[in-house]
This record gives sequence, structure tokens and C-alpha cells, in this order.
Amino acid sequence: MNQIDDDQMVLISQYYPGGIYDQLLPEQVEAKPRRRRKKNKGDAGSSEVMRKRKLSEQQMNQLEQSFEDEHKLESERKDRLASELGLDPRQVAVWFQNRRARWKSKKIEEEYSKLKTQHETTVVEKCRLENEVLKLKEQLCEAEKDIQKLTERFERFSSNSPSSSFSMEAMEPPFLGEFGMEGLENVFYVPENNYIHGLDWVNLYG
DNA sequence: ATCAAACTCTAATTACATCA
DNA sequence: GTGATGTAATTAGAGTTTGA
Repeated sequence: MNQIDDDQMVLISQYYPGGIYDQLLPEQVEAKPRRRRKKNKGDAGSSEVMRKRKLSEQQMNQLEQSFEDEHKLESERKDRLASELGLDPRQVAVWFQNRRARWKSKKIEEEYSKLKTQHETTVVEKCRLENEVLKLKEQLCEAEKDIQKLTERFERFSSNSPSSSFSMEAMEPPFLGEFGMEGLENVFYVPENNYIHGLDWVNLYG
């Protein structure tokens, strides 16, 4: 299945003449043993092989430019680039493979940073909303206490004057102000021109 | 339709160069 | 000298195309 092996054998044998790959029997090749490169200590720093390893600035620039144009590398472009740069087409292919890997890795890092920032913003917002909920609960609790006081007061008032009528107009503003109800207009919303008589208003939020 | 060869790719890894 | 880092090259495995 791995048909590139033969090509790679040729390529490898170019880099490592007389090395382990020349000694492999056909059966060993077919068995696809995990091959390990020999360390290239003997040649380090002196041979043509080493000079080939590092691409020149001009080669790099052209490869980068080509990569910017298109991340995929078709056969034609690979061969053209290789001949323009004096490289083996295989080297060009390898360069693009590695470049794509670096690009992907960078994109993943960028995406991670973005998500991290979003997460931090969301946590702050969650905290703010939780505080708001707490404040609103406190307000609600206070309002319920006030309603309770008003109900009790109203009941005492009714029992003392069974025949008298009762209206909000008669109580405001001194009546509500007396119980610290300022600023609760939005909590106890009463539509305009909607007069509530008798006990109905007391049960509205019960 | 099937199969193998020849190619591509990615992901992981290794080997080497360079620099602090 | 050494560890960290960047990158060229290798490897395995999977997918696609092509021709017999």
C-alpha cells in the first residue's frame, strides 16, 4: 500500500550511500520494517549533503510567496518551483507539508487565544449578572416585606372603619413614602388610567 | 467492478543546525 | 558543553486517481 517507499528508498540511498537501505532484502522491504535513519555524524558540516539542508533566503522567500498564493501544491507547480529554485521536487513537497503543519499549528494557537478571551469575557459577564440577580432578590424581599406591612395596616384600617372606602389616590404620596417605597415605580408597575379599588391591588403580586 | 500501482495528504517523529 | 528551538526529512497510515 505504501508505494512511496521505493521512491524514498532511492532518495534515502542518495543521502546515505552504502547505508542500511542498500542492505535490505526485498522481503524486508515488503514487510515494511520501521526504518530509522542513521545519524549523519561523519558528514556533519563538511559535505554537499549538509549544504543542501538549509534553504537559502531566496529559496525560502520564493517558497513563502508561493505558499501565500496557494497552500496546496499541484504537481506542475511543484516541478516548476523545484527547477526554479534548484531543488529536488521532493524537497519542495516536503517544505509545503511542513509549512502547512506550521500554519495549522499557528491557526490553532490563534483560535485558542480567541476562545480564551471570549471565555474570560463571559465569566466576567456571568459574575455581573449573578450580582444583579442578588440585588434584585434583595429588592424583591424588601418589597414583599413592605407589602406585608401595608396589608396588615390596611386590615387594621378596614376593621376600624368597615364602611369607609379606600383608594391609592388617598394614600399617595405620603402613604407609600411612609414605607420607603420611593423608587419602586418600575417594580410595582400600574398602568396609567387603571384605577384599582378595594383589595384587588393587594393580591396583584401575591 | 475490481485491484494494484502510483500518487497525495496528515500526524508524529527524528535528526540536525543554531543560538542563548 | 548543553538545553531549547526551528526546521528539513522520514515514517506510517489513509485517501484518491488511474490504468489494466
